[in-house]
Amino acid sequence: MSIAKTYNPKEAEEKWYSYWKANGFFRSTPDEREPYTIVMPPPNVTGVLHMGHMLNNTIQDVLIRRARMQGKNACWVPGTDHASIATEAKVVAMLKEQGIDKKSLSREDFLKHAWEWKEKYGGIILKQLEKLGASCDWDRTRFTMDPELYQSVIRVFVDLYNKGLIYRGYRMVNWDPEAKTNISDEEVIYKEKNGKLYHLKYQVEGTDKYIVVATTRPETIFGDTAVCINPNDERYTWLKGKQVIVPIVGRKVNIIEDEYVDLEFGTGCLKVTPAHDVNDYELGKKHDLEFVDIFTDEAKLNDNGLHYAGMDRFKVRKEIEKELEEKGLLEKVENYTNNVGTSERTGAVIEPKISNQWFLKMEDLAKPALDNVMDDTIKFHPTKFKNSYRNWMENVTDWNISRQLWWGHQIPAYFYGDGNDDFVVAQTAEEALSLAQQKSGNAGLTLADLRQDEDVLDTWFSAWLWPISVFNGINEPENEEINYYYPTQDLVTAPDIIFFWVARMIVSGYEFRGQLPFENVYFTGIVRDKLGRKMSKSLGNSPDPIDLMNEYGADATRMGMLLTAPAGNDLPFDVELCVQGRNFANKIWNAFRLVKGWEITDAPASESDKISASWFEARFNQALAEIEENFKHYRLSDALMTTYKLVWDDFCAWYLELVKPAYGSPIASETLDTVTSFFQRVLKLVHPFMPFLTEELWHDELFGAKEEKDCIIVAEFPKVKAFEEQVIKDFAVAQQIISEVRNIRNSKGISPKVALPLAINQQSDIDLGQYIAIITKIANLESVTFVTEKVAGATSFLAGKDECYVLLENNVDVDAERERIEKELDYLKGFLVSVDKKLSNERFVQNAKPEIVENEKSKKADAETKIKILQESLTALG
RNA sequence: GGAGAAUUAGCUCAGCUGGUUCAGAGCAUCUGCCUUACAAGCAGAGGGUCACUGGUUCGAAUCCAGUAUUCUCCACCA
Repeated sequence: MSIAKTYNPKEAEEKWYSYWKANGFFRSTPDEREPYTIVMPPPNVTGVLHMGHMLNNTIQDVLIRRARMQGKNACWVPGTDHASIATEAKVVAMLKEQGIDKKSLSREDFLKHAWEWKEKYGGIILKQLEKLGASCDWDRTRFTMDPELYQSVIRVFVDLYNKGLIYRGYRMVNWDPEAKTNISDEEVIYKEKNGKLYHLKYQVEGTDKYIVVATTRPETIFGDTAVCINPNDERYTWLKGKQVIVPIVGRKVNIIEDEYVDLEFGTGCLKVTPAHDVNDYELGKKHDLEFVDIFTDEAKLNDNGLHYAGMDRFKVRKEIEKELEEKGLLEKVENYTNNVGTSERTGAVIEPKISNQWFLKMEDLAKPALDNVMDDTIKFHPTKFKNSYRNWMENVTDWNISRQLWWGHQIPAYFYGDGNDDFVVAQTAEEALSLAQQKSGNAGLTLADLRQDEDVLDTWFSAWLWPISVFNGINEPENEEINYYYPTQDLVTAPDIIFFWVARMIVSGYEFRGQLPFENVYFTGIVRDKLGRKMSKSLGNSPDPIDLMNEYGADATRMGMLLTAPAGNDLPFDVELCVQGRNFANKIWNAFRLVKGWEITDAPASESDKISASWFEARFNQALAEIEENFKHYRLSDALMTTYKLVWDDFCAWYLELVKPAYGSPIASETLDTVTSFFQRVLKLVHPFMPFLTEELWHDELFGAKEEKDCIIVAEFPKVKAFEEQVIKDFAVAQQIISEVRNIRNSKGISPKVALPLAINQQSDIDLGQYIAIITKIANLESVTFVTEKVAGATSFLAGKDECYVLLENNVDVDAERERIEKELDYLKGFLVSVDKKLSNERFVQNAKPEIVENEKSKKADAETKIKILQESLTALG
């Protein structure tokens, strides 16, 4: 029998993933066990796996696997988001390629195409998640537009409307001319752009004077309905009450006064375009100005744009500069950088625009959501995100929830007349009809008279219900599932959607369930490249996680993601991390190969085997306690590192070397049992991080015959047990002796094959005798003797308080030896001085805690002992 | 403009309520080894005024103030 020298991930991954699935290990149904629930942040239905998903879902899988092994009823709900604007944009683009214009389609036909697209490309990402080992309950896969979830959204809308929290308003919104919809403030990304500041001349009516107005958007002069000055601006006192003429347009507009105008900026004169600027809009309302809309939905000039009608806004900007120049109305043009709002989804420059939209009042809803995060009922990891959460929640504005799109949940408002208020809100058209009949007093209305609002709801208006709606808790608030799984335990997500999503889920949790949606929120970092740049398609700096998994294996890639991912920190990703993961997988694989190759004998376990076992037992529990502590604080990379070191250093480098039989010799069956039992426990610790490798090894006959369902994925995770710290401390002295001997070999160029004699002059009260066999074996010693006097002509070292001597033929370098001892003496004396200084300081002795003073005293005694030993050695050297 | 966070070894980060000479880990580097589990490995080593300046304290990487640099979020002035 020969076992491959390196671990081959590919085979194991396919085999075990389907095995787990076939055996239903991912499935969860309510039972008497404690639930542990995670709802997956639903990726866009048309998305493909990127590094962010890889990180996010690896973390969730680690958490869910651990919980499952701890005997909880682990339920990880996967799903996808319909991603209204993003998906619709893709479908529109796809149709365009086929020569189909969205405008030429009916809503119904368009949706048919969209659903086809969804069926074809939707869920690719979920398939990809399987590759990384995601142990989701796939039977629970949800889509935000599934009938149940669709129904939930509609129900919630009606409910909030009836509570008076949803209203329809004619407001200024952020218009995305490319997607031809409005978007919420959160979806506007401000980017610094190089533009120009145009200084335009407005003639003062009835005079030949001009005033100069600075603007970055000269094309908006068609919408100017006032020019505003600061009432305290003495430069312009003469202007008060006058009118000016808008260039090209020829419109006479009033000079208005408002302290909003910054005296310092530009010329101190502000052109006011109430229909196309947020601040001007406010001014317009305040001063009762006319609102002149000058753009079409595609941000081309409309008829108000006179001879520019039909031309794109940016083209107009260029053209109008020429015209103004020609007419002598352009004083100057300066280069200017300013922040321009762009659409998160399409990147198009946002055009402020006034239109009828639906809003959700947030102020009251936000209150419980804010309080329960601030008092840690819901815990954020790391806590620093509480700050920005509070900031946002305290200044929350009404949520614009309508979108001028077709792909999504259509707003359940039905119009029955032409007036702005001639509508009713209801779950079905039938209900709407009877409401409409009542409201209008017209019993003759029929379904045909109703027109449902064309708009759909913001994607986040369905996503915010996710932890509830996946269990159908909106439609059936008392069903068994929602009562069992809700509130969920952990949410793992990126901090950039804290407002879009996390905050709103908390709001909806308290509003619709009266309690928190999850107990903990783990904010992952943002995956960056080595140069610290965000990974993105356009930069081409993002590795494809699928490629990484093909090259290094899923386990190694998972580990690579986690190694550098403390919560909330950005994650500078480097493929070297996957290499480290691969090496680790290989290390475990080879430990297995080693143990697997041992022959067995019936002879009883040796004393040193037992000593080694009791040491590893203690060390294992010590590490496990650390791991638990790390998990408790959601320090996953630390938990992984502790596991890594336990396996590599303690299990492989120490324990296996200790019990490893000499070449050609068999191992005591008793010892082998201990080894395999440790090995299995170690595999369990590793499993949440590296599920495939551990499952593969688990089933080897080395670890005993297994029933079909006896898999590590459902094996019991080790529990923390008390351990003897003294065992670990004592053993550390043996480890130090071994390490010192190796060091001597290294520095003197002595081969590890040459056995050396060691003498120990013991001063400590440790039972060193028990370690003789171990030290002899690992350090390759010829003999170990205990002496009570200095050994002349030997190379010495201190292990704790015990002085050790290695007698080397032809290798006595007295000078080097003296130098070494003197160096150590210097160090110890310095140490002693600092300790003495403290102890002789009365204020220290008085003020410091007693145990700290005690500690200092024992440090002093320790140092004095060591100094004495070293000084004697020095004398002995002559 | 407002708010928050960070600055510790070449890199990425630990270091919790001041107290072991507290300066750590992993990776990378260097030296020596193909030792019969693993060169994807083994053994060993080097490497840091804890950003700077003050202050509080018996005692500061740790607490406070200021300075510098970086990052994030929010707002967005034409």
